Amino acid sequence: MNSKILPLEFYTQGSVVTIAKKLLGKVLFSKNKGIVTGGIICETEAYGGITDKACHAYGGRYTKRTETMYLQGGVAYVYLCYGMHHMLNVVTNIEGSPEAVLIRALHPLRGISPMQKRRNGRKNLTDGPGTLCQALAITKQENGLSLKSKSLWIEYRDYKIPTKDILTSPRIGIDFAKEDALKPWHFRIKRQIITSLLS
DNA sequence: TTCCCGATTTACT
DNA sequence: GTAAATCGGGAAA
Repeated sequence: MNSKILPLEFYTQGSVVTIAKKLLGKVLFSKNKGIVTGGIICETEAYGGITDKACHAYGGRYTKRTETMYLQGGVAYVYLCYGMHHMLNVVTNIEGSPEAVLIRALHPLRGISPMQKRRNGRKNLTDGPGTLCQALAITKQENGLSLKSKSLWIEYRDYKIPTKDILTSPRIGIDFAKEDALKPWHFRIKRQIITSLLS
């Protein structure tokens, strides 16, 4: 199957919502200590810059943590949540526009065994934003890293996920964002479609 | 410097 | 279904 690394233009063209949907079906890889792990992106969420109350950069907030989101699209924004879980985001848009897509779930493809080890033998390897970061060994070390680097990258394949196979719903765990919590910016691939991608 | 709380996961009642 | 784990960011003082 044909497979190539996504060009950086992918991350700077179109709205963050559009890019969040286009990332579905792409394949995320990480390389840590020589071990390559990765999987198909199945679930994403868009975080839309300074007007989105759920976004860390809401209101133009610019701090040590959020400065990564202000970089040009095509880098990783990784931060620690609840003091124990890392969250991986893909920064989008041009420099100065703080938008990002949270990667919430993958379908494991490569490096199953090391991922199982990192997950301490648990059955769920890559379902959940904190979970997949643990499986792929992604930490704040990767914050600001290019998505075309040797240790972190995203590939596209010769298929495309049609709109009818994308489920849309409100984002998760952001009740604090009030009315913005209702925005349907959570996207995921229909379960049965994923298995057909593997054939 | 203090204090509150989070884009979650897991174990347990 | 509920609660604990755990710590750094961000706002206020």
